[in-house]
Amino acid sequence: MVPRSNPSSLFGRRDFCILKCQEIRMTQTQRPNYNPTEIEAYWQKKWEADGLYHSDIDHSKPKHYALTMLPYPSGELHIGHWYAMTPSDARARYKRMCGYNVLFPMGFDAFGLPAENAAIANKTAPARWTRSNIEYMKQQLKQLGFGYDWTRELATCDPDYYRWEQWFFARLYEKGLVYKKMATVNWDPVDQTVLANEQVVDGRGWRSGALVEQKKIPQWFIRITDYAEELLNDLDTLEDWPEQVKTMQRNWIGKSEGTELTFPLKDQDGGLTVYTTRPDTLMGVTYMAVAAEHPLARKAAEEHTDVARFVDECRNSKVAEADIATMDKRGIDTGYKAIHPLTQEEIPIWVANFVLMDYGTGALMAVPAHDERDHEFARKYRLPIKQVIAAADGRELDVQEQAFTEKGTLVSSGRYSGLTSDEAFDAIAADLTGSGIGRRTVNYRLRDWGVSRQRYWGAPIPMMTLDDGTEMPVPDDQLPVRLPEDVEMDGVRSPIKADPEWAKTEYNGQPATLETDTFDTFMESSWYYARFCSPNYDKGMLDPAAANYWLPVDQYIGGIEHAILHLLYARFFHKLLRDVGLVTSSEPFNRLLCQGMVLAETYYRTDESGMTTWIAPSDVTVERDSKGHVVRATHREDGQPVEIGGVTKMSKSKNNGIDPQAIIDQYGADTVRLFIMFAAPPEQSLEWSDSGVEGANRFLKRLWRLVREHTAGGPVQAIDVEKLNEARRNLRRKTHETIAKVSDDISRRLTFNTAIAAVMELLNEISRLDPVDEQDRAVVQEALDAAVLMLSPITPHICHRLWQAMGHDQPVVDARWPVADETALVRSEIQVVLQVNGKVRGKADVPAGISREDLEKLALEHENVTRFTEGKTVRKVIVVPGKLVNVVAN
RNA sequence: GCCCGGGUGGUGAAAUUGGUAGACACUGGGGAUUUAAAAUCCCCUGACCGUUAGGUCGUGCCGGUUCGAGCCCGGCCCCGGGCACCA
Repeated sequence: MVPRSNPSSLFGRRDFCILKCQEIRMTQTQRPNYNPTEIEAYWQKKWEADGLYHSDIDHSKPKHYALTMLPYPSGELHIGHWYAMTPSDARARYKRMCGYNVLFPMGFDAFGLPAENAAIANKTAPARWTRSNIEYMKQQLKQLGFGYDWTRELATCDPDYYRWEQWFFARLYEKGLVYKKMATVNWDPVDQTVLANEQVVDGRGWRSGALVEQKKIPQWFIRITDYAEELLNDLDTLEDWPEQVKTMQRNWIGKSEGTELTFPLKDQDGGLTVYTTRPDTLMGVTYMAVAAEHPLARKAAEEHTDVARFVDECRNSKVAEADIATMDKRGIDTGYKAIHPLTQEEIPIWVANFVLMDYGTGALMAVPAHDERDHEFARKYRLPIKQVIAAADGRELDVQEQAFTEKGTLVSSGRYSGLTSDEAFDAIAADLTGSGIGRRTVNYRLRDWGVSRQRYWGAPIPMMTLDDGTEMPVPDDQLPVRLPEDVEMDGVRSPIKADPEWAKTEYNGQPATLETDTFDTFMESSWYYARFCSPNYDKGMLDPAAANYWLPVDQYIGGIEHAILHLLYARFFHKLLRDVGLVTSSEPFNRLLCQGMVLAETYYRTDESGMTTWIAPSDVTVERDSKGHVVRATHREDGQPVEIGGVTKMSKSKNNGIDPQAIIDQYGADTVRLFIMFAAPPEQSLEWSDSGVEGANRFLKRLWRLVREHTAGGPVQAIDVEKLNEARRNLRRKTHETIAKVSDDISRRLTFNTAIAAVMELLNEISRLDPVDEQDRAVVQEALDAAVLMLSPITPHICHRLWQAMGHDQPVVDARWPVADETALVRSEIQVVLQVNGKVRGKADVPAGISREDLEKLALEHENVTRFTEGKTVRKVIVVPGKLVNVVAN
């Protein structure tokens, strides 16, 4: 989860300097300047000591469960983590101010491949590396002032956590939802080990450099396809999920309705079964294609050496779907023939590298005239292309040149000619069913979830094999199956596979062998949100009372890269939890926000040998011309020019990462939080900008000063609405307009950037009013109170301090969120836009309640309008009440 | 390749339901304050034409719908995410 940076070293850390509270309190009162370092350290310590963010079940309040996708402990916190966590924290604080009982937990997605790699590189154990990273990252998270309930912290590598995952897997096994089958992996023939896709670079193992092969090994699967229909249908209930994510999931599940039919084979028993979504094109079949692993391909390989060679070559292709889809389409004729079920024609059967064994039946009927892929293959191997669908609009088609993939009207299709594609679908499907060679089927693109990994750093799969060959789950009283943590990694074999003793166990006195594969780490991240409700519960996987009080999660925030896999697996797991009786809801996440990535400018130099060196943005000086265009960039050390490489995702390899610690030290957490939230809405990618950070800091200093100047004048009176002059009324209106806008932005739209902009506007208005009497100060007090409250979810430390300075006792996070006063919003005049032929020609201030007729009359007589309508005839006048008038004239 | 997004000034962005394109900031320029600097405050800052008033153009490209399009429709180009063993 949150896979943003590479595993990084443990070095270069600073120790924390905890200041004594009393000393800070003194300096704060004596020195009114904004000093974020002191304020933040003081309040963070106090919040922790007071247990301010601890939450428990409280039926007297509505609950709100806020959650950020849990981070992978890669070494240190980076801006990607801040970017995900800051809006989460702001929302949690906002909800608390609105009177909710808020749960906001944090933990670590601790199993995974990077820990193994780091362990090898640093000659340590994955567990040590991981736990040390967690400790460091936790300190950094605390420094940013996130209001996590740390009493609920969990790490997925803790036996107390994965123990229940193992227990749950056994329940799924009992329910028949777990099975074992052969499945393909990347095999490194030199290291004799399974490689992750990431470990295959240009078709070769990343350490050995050997050509990777496909290999089939037995693996455990969970029947997610049993839930395909529900996973698809329930997307419709997720009203507060981004449409984009739901669409991606729908496409991933990929429900299609089609026909399965069997072509008899010439001179052979049995038949070739295919699945097609386009039975209407059946008369256009000119060849068949099977996957290299298909039994028919294997059989042909035994008989023909060239087929055998081709099938063998296919084993060298990568397993990833993207690689299969983009590689050259190649194939070979098996020499076998199928018989067309309707025409009795002989059809050649080919082996093709683009046919997926895992989808449908591993074989397809090719209709090159009406399918792009089949067309490309047919052209390459000069196979016939036969048109059987004509365009519905009757236009001429040349299917020899290009496939026509739309639906249309059947031609050259015997008795089906003249039918539309949809009619033919039904007719052909019915005929195939009638003659017993086919049937209508529903097919899903979704495949069952293979959870076996041949790696060490994961939760052991709790299965064992008895001496008589019986496979069974490890009994509950022997759980957890513990992963040994004090191990040495050799980079090739998992320590639990290398140690012959580890797997030895027994069952009722009978010797047994433990499974040495571990779970896919998506298993742990599929239910952590539920465990957070009762993280220390030791009588079961979940405490039902806690789970059903807090679940589902009300607001879930994380990267868009998790739109399909993690979110689909977690939805699946939740339904499994429900069906085992542990939760009552059907979906885990009510509302979802998916975020963009963090980007930064890159700079580089290329030396004579062509080696590119990436230079950190902090080491580069950028010169601009008077228009702000970048003229050149130079290295700070030698003053020589560097190349500008464009804006890309922050990464170690491009050396454009930002060190969070240095920025917090310089400006404080509030400034960083404000910058992150102001730079862009959270769905968009975030572009780092040093000057933007300075701007955020400037704004906070300005807020600090305005409050200090105001409070220096002592206590204020209550506002007397009757006595307000126009300037005061205007500021009050601005205050309440801002409250309405910010509330909507934070609660409904999640656009913190526009919320902050609105508060900035309010502050600009406050600065413009020069308070001369007590009523002025009363209106300013109201405006500043509102500004501090509204900014407090985003910049909690400074606002906490200023809220006290404004004369309030309770922590700002327990203050009530302001509510807009409708009476303050009333306007007597509004501005309308006057257009002629859609172009803005003038503006007019009119009474707020002006009638449509009066507005039209006013527009037609307005000097700026008549200037452009003179000599023309007015054809039409469009009036949008309260907004604009458009006069159409020619 | 397939699925899903995105493209608006020098820069980050705003425009919420088809109705004033560029709010709010950053950068840059000018000014005030200061012995000086920092900090702070004020003014200008899409392009072009124009002394002003004002005008013309402008939201990746081409076309369409509409009184009116950044927003809707069709066709492209470019960038990003995912593609099942990175998390």
